Amino acid sequence: MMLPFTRDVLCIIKDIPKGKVLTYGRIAALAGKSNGARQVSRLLHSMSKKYDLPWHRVINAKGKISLKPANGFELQKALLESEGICFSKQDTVDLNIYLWYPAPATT
DNA sequence: CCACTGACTACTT
DNA sequence: CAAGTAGCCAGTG
Repeated sequence: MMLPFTRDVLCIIKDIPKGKVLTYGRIAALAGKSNGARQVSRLLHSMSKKYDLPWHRVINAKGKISLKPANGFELQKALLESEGICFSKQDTVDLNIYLWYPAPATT
């Protein structure tokens, strides 16, 4: 099995509610890695195709899609729009609105 | 196990 | 604002 970090990342991604997005850095931080954004990207690549991860809900820190237009860019954008997320003219989403904040531990 | 690869991020120029 | 540099670390072959 993979490291706890990896499983946490996968779990977090799968926990992202519809209509919300999460940045690589945010996910990594939630998984315990303040700078594990790159690992998140790797996990999305490696795991999303093996697991059913809503990879389209993961974007970069600037609220933009990291994929190239020749890649899954349009697909991801379409998926996000279908969830109610609107893009700016710069193809950016308003993280102040769509950035998801994980459910706090109701202790 | 080693080396390479990356859907990143923050800082600097 | 745009492009370049350094740090970071796990999956894959």
